[in-house]
Amino acid sequence: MDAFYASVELLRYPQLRGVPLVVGGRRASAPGAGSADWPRLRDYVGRGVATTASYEARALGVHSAMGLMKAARLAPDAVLLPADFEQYRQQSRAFKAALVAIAPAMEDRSIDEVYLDLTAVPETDTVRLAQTLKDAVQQATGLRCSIGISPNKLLSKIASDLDKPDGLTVLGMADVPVRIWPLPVRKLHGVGPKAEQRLQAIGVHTIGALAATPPERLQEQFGLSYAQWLHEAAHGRDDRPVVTHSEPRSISRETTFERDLDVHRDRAALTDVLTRLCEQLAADLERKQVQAGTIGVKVRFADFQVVTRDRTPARALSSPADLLAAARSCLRRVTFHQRLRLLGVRASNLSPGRAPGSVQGVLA
DNA sequence: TCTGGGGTCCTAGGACCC
DNA sequence: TCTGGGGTCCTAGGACCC
Repeated sequence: MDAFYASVELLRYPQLRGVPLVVGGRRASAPGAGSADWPRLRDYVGRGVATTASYEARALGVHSAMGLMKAARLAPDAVLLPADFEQYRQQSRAFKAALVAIAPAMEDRSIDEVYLDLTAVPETDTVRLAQTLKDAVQQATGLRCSIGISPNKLLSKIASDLDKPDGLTVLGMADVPVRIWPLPVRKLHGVGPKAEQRLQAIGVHTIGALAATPPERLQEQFGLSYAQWLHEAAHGRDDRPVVTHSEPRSISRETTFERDLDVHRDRAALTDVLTRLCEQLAADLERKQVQAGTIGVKVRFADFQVVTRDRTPARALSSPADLLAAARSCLRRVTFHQRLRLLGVRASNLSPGRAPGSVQGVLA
């Protein structure tokens, strides 16, 4: 989906069309100077990042994951709306239902992205099929999307990005040298900032240069398995299937404090936060009907260093009180050498939980 | 006035078992 | 005195993605 959260907001507030719009920040934006009808980026105070920027905001240099204070310097007049995930989830369900009605083999990647296996879809005219999919999404939601069609997921992902917004790109393997090789390595889904940096350090900037790099050279840098993947990816090869069903592996809740907290002086506040996180996590587990085999905590210190501690108790947990007790025992193993910026709780090693309202032990 | 929140997957070492 | 090979599970950290 194109600028998904911002586009959903524009459905609600069509009067904001054409105005730079940023979604992000905390729920209560700081009150405006008094004259403005909409909360503006310049009035935002506090920690937070842009979750989505509309194309008008992107033109001013604002991108997702950018700190809002920095974004405010670039686009002070941009409208800033807090994220409304309920709304986005609803539109997400709507566009996915429209797609799956046409192409049933769907892999759900995220709130705004799917892979479709089109192999068995009757329509054989690729462009006509892509247009049908785009029309279905717009019919269902009023939103535009970008589609990439190719022989595999890796290329389709890149293709979907080549013509945004409202894009439609079809690629075959024969197009790889001309369309893919000139692109920066970062366009490969799986090459992030670290790998990009290391590739640049050995003089590899484009996917084409990566394709031309001897695999042994890559292996020196990255180890066998990542080197092999890089080599295959640079040639546009990817044999991963479209996975139509998967179970969640972990569920977590975390929060960044408005100001860094001291373990001793802010003890009460930290206890409140931890309790609330465990309550939220317990509710998430209940909703998903799972129990936590392993529970863990995450702490981010003022200098951004992150530590995690986790524990696998003898039996799976699900109640807020049990989660809290387990989280506390994990936290006892952390050395607090500086102030805390973030605290999080995570459930993993998930197993099917008991049905709501059932009494534990009745069937045992 | 830097830098959210929710995920997945991989690696590596150690405990433990046969 | 020297010291296997194979396996699983747990923990911690890190890269990456949306």
